[in-house]
Amino acid sequence: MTRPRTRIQQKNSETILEAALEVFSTYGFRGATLDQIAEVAGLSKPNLLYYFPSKEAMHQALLERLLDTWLDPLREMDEAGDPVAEILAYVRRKIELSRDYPRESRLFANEILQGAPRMREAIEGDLKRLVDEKAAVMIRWMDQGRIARLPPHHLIFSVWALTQHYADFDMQVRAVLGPDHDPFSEAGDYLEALFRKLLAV
Amino acid sequence: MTRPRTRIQQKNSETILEAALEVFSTYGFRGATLDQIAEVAGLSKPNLLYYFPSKEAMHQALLERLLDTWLDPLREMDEAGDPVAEILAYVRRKIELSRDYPRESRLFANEILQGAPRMREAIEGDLKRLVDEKAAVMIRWMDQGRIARLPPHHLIFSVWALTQHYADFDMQVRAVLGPDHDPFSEAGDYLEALFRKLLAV
DNA sequence: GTCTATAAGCTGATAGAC
DNA sequence: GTCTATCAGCTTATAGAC
Repeated sequence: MTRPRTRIQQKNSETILEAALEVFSTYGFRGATLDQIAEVAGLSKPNLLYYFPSKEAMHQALLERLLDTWLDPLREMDEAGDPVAEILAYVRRKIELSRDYPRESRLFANEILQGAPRMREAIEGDLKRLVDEKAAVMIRWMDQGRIARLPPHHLIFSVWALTQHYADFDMQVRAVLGPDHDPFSEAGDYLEALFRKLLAV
Repeated sequence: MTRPRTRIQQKNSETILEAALEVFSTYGFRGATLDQIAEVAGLSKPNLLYYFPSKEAMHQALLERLLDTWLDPLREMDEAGDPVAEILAYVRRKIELSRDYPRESRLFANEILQGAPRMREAIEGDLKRLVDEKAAVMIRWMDQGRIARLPPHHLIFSVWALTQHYADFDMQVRAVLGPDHDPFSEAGDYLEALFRKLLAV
């Protein structure tokens, strides 16, 4: 149900996607069951299938809205701005995504871990195009001597790895840090220091 | 079957664990099926269950051997050595693990993503203890002014995040880089440069 | 729109022949 | 040790009453 018409349809579709996100992000597509999603949503299983034609369709709906959310922070990186400030702002937005949308991060991680069977096109298309474009921006910044010369694709991978780690491995991070820690706030400070040093010419 | 006695038992147990690793690392515990494992192993499903009492037992056997492999590189970090060299050697060993044992990395990632239901004790026990111990070593290095002052736990998280990313998100890394790239070799050089800059006093 | 009932196929595990 | 046959329970999806 891509475009629900009534308010009740809108609301139920949202409830279902919210529950589906919870379950798919934890167990992956294959490991998730409609029973679990129905229980989390507080709806009957046939009712789920009244709003979405299949389990696949629920997952697909989640993935479709995911990619844009996921790439927006990188899209906002502006060649006209100050290079270090732009990259640090990108890192900050990504850490905020990890903090505020950890389930989306884990849904994405699950999909890539499995070899992206339902996202391959988007990865090889939109995502690659955007990364190549922003890598070119970074190369120009390096040519102008405004940030250190580094392989731009790997620089972008670092931002992804370091920020998404705090969402995807949240359980481990909290277990290792122990209580009385705010992982995301500490990560924000630490990653700002890391990228400042890394980018300094 | 923790201790197989005959050669044929030994060999079949290994074949099964090898196949189980392949399937569990891709689909997670819940998403993997004995049918898949049996097909990859080239054995019948009842034969799998002759060697291991249950699906759980296969997964457990994989996790048990995993943690040691996973922590060994950090264990080898020696307080008596040169701090920067020791940390760079740690990063190098971790990148080699990602290159040579990507399925083990993904098995671990799957387990943590799901909240570590079958590994919680090891994470909160052995793993946390080792990390705390090595964090203390790093603090002493920092106190001696031999590396930059940074939050040691987050420094270790960075090593994990940056190195494991190349195994866990391999599909995405290769899609973005395109052909004619050796992700692990490039990552080795890049991460050495990154940590040199980060640790410089 | 939502429910109960149920179909059809899959999944983990066992029985028993060889 | 390995196989075929099979069970009980689960899982996705549909039918049809309300």
